[in-house]
Order: sequence, then structure tokens, then C-alpha cells
Amino acid sequence: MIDYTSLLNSGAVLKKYKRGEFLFREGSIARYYYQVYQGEIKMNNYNQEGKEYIQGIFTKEKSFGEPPLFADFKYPANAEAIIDSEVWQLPKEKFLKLLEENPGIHHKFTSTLALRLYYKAIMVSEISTQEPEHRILRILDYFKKNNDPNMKESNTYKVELTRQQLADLTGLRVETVIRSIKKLEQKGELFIKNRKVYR
Amino acid sequence: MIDYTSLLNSGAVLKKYKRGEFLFREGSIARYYYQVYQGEIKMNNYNQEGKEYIQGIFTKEKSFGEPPLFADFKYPANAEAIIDSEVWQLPKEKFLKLLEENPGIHHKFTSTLALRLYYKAIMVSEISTQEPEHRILRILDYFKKNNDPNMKESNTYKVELTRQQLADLTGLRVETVIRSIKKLEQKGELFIKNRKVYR
DNA sequence: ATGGTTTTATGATCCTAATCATAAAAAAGT
DNA sequence: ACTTTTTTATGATTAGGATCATAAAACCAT
Repeated sequence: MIDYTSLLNSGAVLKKYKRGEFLFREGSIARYYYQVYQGEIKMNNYNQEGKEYIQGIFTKEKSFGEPPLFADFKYPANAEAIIDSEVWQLPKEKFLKLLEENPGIHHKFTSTLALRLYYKAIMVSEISTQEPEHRILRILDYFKKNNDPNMKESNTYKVELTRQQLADLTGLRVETVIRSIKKLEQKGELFIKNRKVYR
Repeated sequence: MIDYTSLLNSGAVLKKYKRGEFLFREGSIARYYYQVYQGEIKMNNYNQEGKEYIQGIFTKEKSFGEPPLFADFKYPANAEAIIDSEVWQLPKEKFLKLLEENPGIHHKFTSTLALRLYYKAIMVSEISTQEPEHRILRILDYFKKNNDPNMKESNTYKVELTRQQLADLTGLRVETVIRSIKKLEQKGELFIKNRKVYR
């Protein structure tokens, strides 16, 4: 999102996180801008019984957790490293100053927020009105489109998500995801090759 | 959101919509900035069977449907008048020009998007992991906080939403909402006075 | 290679919210 | 005032996904 030169000039530092480590917790105050240098970070919620909901997964170059920097509220979710990762960390004030001095970057973040809102609007509507198979297809198509922007729709995309992650992204349970995926394969909506899903 | 003087100077016009009329449809291209002058507008989705999901309800002074103006995508939902309404309409280009010339306004919109993202993050997590009563309380608290920003938490708030609207906001069915509200009343989480909910 | 963990898999059972049916009360329209 | 529509209400039944239980396959660390 922000190029390395600007990051370094603004005073960003690289932080390492081990798999399973939390960068911040739901309900805490936002103090930094974060951008993945390498690895994989997820933002998620756990309910009382420990059921997880994954708000989003962020890979190389992606930023996350900016919304609370723009308005006055606490983090609505945790940030947790899926695998060992390195993440740029820039203090809030320096981030906002950077935006102020670079309208272009500011505009880019507005677009990013808008796009994320679009994704959330789709997911919440899906989850509340659609059945499992439909939801899963939506998530798959989202990842297909998002993780590789110049991927054509006709190309087959290898899904790098586990069944459990798909469940946590769609509000379903693993077993339901496994069964739905099988049905979707029968219907020809996707195919499975040594346990990996292709769409 | 944008003051009337700026709106008029930029070339905005007031449009009237009858109850039930659509301002735009899911999947169409965004051409205008919209801001409620008076009345009530909802953004929503319908699934194949006609089940509705309400993305948001917008009243006096609130803007809606801006995200697609900032990034390149189609409307993820419809905009429909809940009651007879009047809405400011400003062409996309003029809106973007206005933002460009007024960094203050631009920043305000970024905050608005951030806040809306916050609300969506909460709702999608609620809907996918929480049970009916929990979800309903969340929506009530959101409306309490949002429709009257200087309302204290200890004040009792009169909910102006129908049971059906609550259902469409939480992904539940009317009957479930009615029953859950009764249970919540027994638990002392809210009270009902001639059919109106107070929280 | 070995042992431990994670992921995928499948059958059986349960439970909760959806669905179906029906109606009364309230609000809105003529 | 009277009809129509909307909203709230309640009981009975159903169904779909969650839950429970168990295990094999794949992956990983040493």
C-alpha cells in the first residue's frame, strides 16, 4: 500500500510476529498503522464459546486495521499472525501526517476503505440470506479476484485456504464446508485435486 | 454531511421519491452522490426467495451509496425509500471535485467510511457467530448510539424500527424477533410499552 | 523413521430458528 | 365509518446445519 521509502522516511519499523501471536486485540486503542511485509495476518473475532469469525486475511503489501485511525473507536477485532510474519508498524500521528502531506496516498486509502466496505456489504448479506454453498462460492470468487488481480475469470484458481478457514470466513462449521464443497464438485462448480480446491 | 450551501454551489438538486420507490439498483453504476434532505432511505438486498437484508437506514442529513464513487465497482445493494423522501443528488464528477478542493470534507468522508466499516465488521461477526437475542441487542444499541449521538447509555431509547425491520437488519425472521424481544423483556434487557420497544 | 499435530472425512443425532398457519390489533387509505 | 394493509402475536411442525464421535490421511518437527 505505502511504498517502503515513504514508510522508512516516516519512521516505520519492521516487527516480527510468530505464528499465533496477536498484534492487537479487539477493544484496544489503535496506535499504529500496519502493513504486511511478509507472511499472513488475519483479523478475527471469537465469541464466548470460542467460535471464530475471520474478518479478513492480509498478505504481502496489504495494510489492515486503519479504520480506527480515521475515526474515534476501538478495534472491532483482533489481529493474529497465521504464519510467522514481518509487519511494518508506523505510529498513528506519523501516518496521519503522511496522508495529510500526500493527497494521493490519502485518496488511495479512501478507495481501499470503500472496497473493503463493498466486500463486507456482500458478505453480511450473503451470510444472512444465503445458504452454505452459495456463501462458499462467493468467498472463493472473492479470493480468486483479490489475491491475483490480473487473474481471468476463466482461469482456474487454486484455493490456499483450509476448510476451517473457509468456515470461519463464512460463519459455517468445518463439517458443513467439507460437505458443501463435495456437493459443489458434483455440480461442477469447482473441482478437488488431492484435497485442494480449484475454482 | 455536506452543508446545503456547498451542495447548491456544486450543482446538487433535490429529488423526490415516493415510499417504496428505488433510487438505484444493486449492480448498477454509481453516477451520483446522495444525501437525505428529509425522509428515510434504506439500502438493501433481496435473495432469490425475496428475503431482504437491510444494509443500513439513512435519515436526515445522512449520505449513502458513496463507496462506489471512490473505487471502481457497481452498487452492492439497492436504495429504496422507506417513506416519501427528498434527497440531494450531486453528479459524481462534481462531488469528487468538491472533495478535491476541500480536504476537510474529504477527511470527513474517510471517517464516515471508517465508521461504517466498523459497524459492518461488528454486524457480520454478530450474524455469523451470535444467537438471535445477542444480535438484536447489538442492533438496538447501535441505533440508540447512532440516531441520537448525545444520548447517554443510561437513557431509555425508543426504538422506531418495526419487528420486520429488525429481522431484516439481523438476518432473522419476524417471528424469531418477536419471540426474542419477549424473552429479552423478561430478562430485563429492554421493555415494551404499547408494542414499542424501549432500550 | 517416528510421534505429534493438523486437516480432511463421514456417519448419527440433536436442536434451534425457519416455516407454516392463523388471527387479532393497529394504522393507513378512501 | 369502513375497507385494506401493515404490524404484532402465538402455536405446531419441519428442516438444515450444528454438534458429537471417530478415524484416516497428510503434514511437520526432530
